[in-house]
Amino acid sequence: MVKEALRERIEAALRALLVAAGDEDALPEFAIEVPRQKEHGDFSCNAAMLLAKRLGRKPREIAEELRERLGDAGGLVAGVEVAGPGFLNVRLAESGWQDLLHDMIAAGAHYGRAKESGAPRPRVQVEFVSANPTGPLSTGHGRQAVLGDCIARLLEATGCDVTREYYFNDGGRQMRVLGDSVKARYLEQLGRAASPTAEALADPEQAWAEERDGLPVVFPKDGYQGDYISQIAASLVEREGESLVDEPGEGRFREEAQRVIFEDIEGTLTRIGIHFDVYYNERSLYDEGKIEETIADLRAAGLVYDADGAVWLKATARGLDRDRVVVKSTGEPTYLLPDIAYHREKFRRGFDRVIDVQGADHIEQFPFVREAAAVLGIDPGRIELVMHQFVTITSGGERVKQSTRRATFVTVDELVDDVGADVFRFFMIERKPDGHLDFDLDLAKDKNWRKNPAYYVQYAHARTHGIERKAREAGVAMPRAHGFDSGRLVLPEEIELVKKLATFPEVVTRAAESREPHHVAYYLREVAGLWNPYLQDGDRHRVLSEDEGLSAARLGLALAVRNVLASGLDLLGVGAPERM
RNA sequence: GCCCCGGUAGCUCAGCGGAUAGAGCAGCUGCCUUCUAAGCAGCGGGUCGCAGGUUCGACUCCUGCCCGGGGCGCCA
Repeated sequence: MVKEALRERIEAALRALLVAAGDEDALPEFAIEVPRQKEHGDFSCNAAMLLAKRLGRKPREIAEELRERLGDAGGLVAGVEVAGPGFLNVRLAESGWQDLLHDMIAAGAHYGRAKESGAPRPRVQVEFVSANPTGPLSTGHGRQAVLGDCIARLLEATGCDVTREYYFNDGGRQMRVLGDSVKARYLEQLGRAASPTAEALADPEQAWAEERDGLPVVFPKDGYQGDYISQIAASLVEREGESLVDEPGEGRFREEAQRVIFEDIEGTLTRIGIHFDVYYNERSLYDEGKIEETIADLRAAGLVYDADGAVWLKATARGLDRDRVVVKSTGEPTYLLPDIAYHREKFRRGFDRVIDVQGADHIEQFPFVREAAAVLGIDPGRIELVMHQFVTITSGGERVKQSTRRATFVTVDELVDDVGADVFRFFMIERKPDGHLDFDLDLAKDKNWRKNPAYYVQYAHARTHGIERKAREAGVAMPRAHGFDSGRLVLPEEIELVKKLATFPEVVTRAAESREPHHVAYYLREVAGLWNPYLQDGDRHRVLSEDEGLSAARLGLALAVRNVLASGLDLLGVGAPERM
């Protein structure tokens, strides 16, 4: 808000300068930023340097003229300096910062978020998790779940109408193997089959048609080995006895496994505060003829051809490095074809923009979907990919080994059992999506608020309530938004806090536009990093003192800090407790 | 071999083409005993993987190379 006002003033000065020079071209895209060094003022502007070549003048000379034309910018500015190669360093009047505090408190939970404008909000779909129901959610899914949900929250905060969607496939080979795995355990538990040896399980290439102790081994190649499979089998033994011995794996066994596992996944998601608006089943695309339609349209557009008994997507015609099979020679589509049909349906359903959140192992697929969609008449610029890298877990300075095949991976549920949903979410969102995430289990388990960054931020928030409780005990009321004299906040650490709070709207905008929620987490650490020491150093500035006016001003500051911390934590889906 | 992502302090990581590259933890020094649980102040610590290029200006953009992770199926 301050920055925008300043930008308008500088633009006006710039325009005047250009007109005086007889230059009618557009204004340069100059930047206004908060300098790293405090001596460089509150904001610095690089406009003069950008114009040096165009006007054939020295940048410092242009900056000097800009400075004169800017004046005091209607009382907003306390001082402007020309510095370095031609920067315009602007120092704002202290009262400007103090006034801002009242506005922040008055805006309440809306501070930093898009205003209700009445204009139609863009409809955005965020698709994430989308794990097929073959097992519990792993840490990689967990990261994706938190990332997708935070992006959705940020988009909502910046004025979008968001749909959270989970795409899954309960048919296909994967699910047959799942059913067969459950049946194998079922037969084992009934004493009708032998359990495969550990060596055999470790090597999916090994033959399964072996026998042990006179019993056949029926465990499928690449079968699912987790304990949860045995548990599902055990419940079937208990409820159905031996009646399912002749049932095929892909019948009741698959159905039961899918039901139980999906319930488990939804339960896990609920635990970490994630709710989907739509669960979209790939199978419905078949049932509604969308697959047929898509292949026909691709064919009509000349983007598919037949070879080797299969149908290929002519991706090389769209600049990709190879073609891909969309219908196997068996007549069964590959994963790619329904994915294309699915994306087309997304836009038919009215979304203006579609965001796919996917793990790094999945991204190879994306260009094919995008190009096929483009051929089907969809603007590829409206399909967006947010890719994230994997998660490793560190404990005792060592990496915890994970293997999907042997089902020794750490599940989201186990982590949440250990550290709680809030810490889990905070740690999962702290890193930028396209970097590896090292989940430090020891630090996450540490209850010390000074060490654990999630608690550090939450505690900074709780402390504002602690102060309020203290104030109430002393019979002091919390001030209203404009009911205190912010001019009493003159200490450098107080002004610094206000300045930091003032940048919250920019942080939200940037995090939303870049689809990088970690900016919010970092920002919250910075706010807490100012607020916690401020309170700790109570000798120099107690919030509650004999001086009523000063107490009110500092309580106002506490309210603004609370506002921003609560709002930021909400954007991350992390709780903001009133006491800890 | 090709494609994607990383490489920044001892460790984990921020860094929106700008000025003297930052935070937390760890280490060192001094002070202090809390509006909630060892805090506060300070110090040391860097060839921003390497080499070119673009630019008034590059950790940031481009090209090549090195290292690490992932992906390159008629799997999903």
